[in-house]
Amino acid sequence: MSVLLTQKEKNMSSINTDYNQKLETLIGVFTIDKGKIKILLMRKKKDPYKGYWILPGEILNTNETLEDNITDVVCDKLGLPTMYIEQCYTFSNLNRHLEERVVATTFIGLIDNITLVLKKQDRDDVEIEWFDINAIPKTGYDHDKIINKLIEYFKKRIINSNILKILFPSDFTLPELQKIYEQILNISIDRRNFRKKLINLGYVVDTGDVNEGYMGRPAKLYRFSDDIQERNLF
Amino acid sequence: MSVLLTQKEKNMSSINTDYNQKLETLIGVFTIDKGKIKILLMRKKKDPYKGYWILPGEILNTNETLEDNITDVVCDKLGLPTMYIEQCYTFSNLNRHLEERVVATTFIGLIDNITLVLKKQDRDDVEIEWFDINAIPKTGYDHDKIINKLIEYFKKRIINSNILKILFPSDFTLPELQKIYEQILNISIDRRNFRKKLINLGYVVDTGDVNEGYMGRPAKLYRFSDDIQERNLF
DNA sequence: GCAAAAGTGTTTTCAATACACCCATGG
DNA sequence: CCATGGGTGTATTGAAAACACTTTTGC
Repeated sequence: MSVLLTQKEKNMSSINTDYNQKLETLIGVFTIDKGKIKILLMRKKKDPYKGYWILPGEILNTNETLEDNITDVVCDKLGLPTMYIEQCYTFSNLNRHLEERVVATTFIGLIDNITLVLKKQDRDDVEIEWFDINAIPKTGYDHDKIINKLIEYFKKRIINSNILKILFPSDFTLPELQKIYEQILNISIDRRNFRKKLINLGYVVDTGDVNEGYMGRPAKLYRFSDDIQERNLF
Repeated sequence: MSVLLTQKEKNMSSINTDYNQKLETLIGVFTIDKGKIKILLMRKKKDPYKGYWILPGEILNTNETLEDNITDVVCDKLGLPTMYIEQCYTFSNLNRHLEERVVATTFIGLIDNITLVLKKQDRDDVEIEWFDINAIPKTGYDHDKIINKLIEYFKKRIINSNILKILFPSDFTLPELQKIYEQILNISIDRRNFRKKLINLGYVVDTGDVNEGYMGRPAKLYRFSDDIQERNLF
């Protein structure tokens, strides 16, 4: 505990009308692109931390929920379509911002690459970029710490069959999916056993199409079955 | 989205100096007592919601983190020793409180029954009571909804071997542990298979003592092994 | 024809499941 | 002695793990 006030003193200070602290939202939007896990960051245009990269987000207004706020951020600031969002963790360290006390509630958002390519719009007012989660650039505020926590949270969640289905809505190859598992769990999986698991247990079905135009033998394309139970597959 | 302001209007309103919203903490302290899962609630002494039961918590001061704050609540308001705490979810519905906007960050706390009995102190300034999670009394504010979410969160977490070890530090019987699983997962488990799993996989060890004084054959007492890997056991 | 990447089948191991009888205590 | 609740062993099933060669394409 960093505070040495008694309970009575604290009660008094909480009656203080100068209640100078704000709430902000921050979102880590994740996607998977060519077997790489990527997160969307935004470049700060003004001081403090001008030129540094930060998580998109916004100060919370008194007339909206955190979820409404972050949905607006996704739409207005990032120009992205509605996506799957989960609340993650609320950070309240005292020195997060320089001037004032700001508490941050964080989210992860998931968007599949196909939807992304279709809906992506270039905006000249904000500079946003996808970064491989293993190559995060120089970040402002405490966003480095927060990004790491969001990545950890994302890694835990992606093992879940329902989350995978969001990120791979259709027409993916099994080697592609396998590479994601191998990255996240930091293991290597036998190709035959991996296929057996996903196909025999009924999680994925063959679409009949193949993935041509790459080197080597074309891979079959799969999609997740319509009705799969939510489960951690590894 | 419940807000129809444009981005520009929202930016303006967030510059407004009358930033009238507060943050509070709320904690659901859980324990297991004679095979029943219980949560600690506090009776409200003043209006609004006088006489109703609520989760312990406190308005966040500007000079403390959420975690410091909730640690103080546990110590000062509840008179309980330091316990394992996890942050859970932040609730930001607009109508949570009647007079002003208050956002709540919630926590779960875990305390084992042995520690609890040793350290429990009767306080006359607050009325606190343990309730079976299947018999929650009439609650104030939106705490009913929050309590349900905390119970769900707790149920998901308790399946984890490390969490169980916190709640059962030593000298528990296997039938006792089994009953918890059966309640939470709402299934019935074969006694022999349950024992086999926990003993053969090395999660628990026989202490050599037995649990005398109850009806029927005395049950052997077990404790979790010193070095168990974190895993969902069911 | 060769390099690159994907597809395939069998055996072994180990945990999960199903199932019925005996044992220790209190009253 | 009987009611209550706890302890024990075996056989079956099914998924996980280990393992090497063949197939399809681009160049």
